[in-house]
Amino acid sequence: MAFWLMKSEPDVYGIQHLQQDGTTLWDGIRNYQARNFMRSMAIGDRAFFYHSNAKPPGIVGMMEVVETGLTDPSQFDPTNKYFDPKSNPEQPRWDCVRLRYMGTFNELLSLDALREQFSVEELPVVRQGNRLSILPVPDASAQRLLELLGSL
DNA sequence: GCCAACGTTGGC
DNA sequence: GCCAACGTTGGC
Repeated sequence: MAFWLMKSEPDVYGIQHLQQDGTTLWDGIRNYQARNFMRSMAIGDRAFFYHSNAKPPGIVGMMEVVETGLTDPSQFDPTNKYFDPKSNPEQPRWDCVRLRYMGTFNELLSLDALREQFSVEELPVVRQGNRLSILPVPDASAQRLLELLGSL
């Protein structure tokens, strides 16, 4: 089982939305590196839910990967913000995974706090200017994060 | 609102 | 294939 960190803006889709929905399709990823990370996800993997563009930004909850290798439907919908005219239904360019809400931590673990605790190698999200919305979390860092965050 | 850190696009 | 221009993400 691997660990990941996935960003979303709370105003657009925050942990509260996921809590209400139960599960969600993580669609709209239009960055090849992030897409490739999604492709390497396996059912049962865990993901830290990170609020980006928030005050403050940081980790707020936990998710579980429940379905992989799904085609992102938004790429074929001309009315969708993430419509990709270059994508072909026979060979879809973008895929996504389905995630299940596991819980919300008692307190947000801010990016500032993460930077105090982790190096860029230990937790790539702390790198300045990191725009990747999906990042791997090494096992050792995931265990330390879970200790810092406490129970769900 | 600004800026850093990219990725993408298009001219050549 | 290079690179300038442009767009986007996301922190501050």
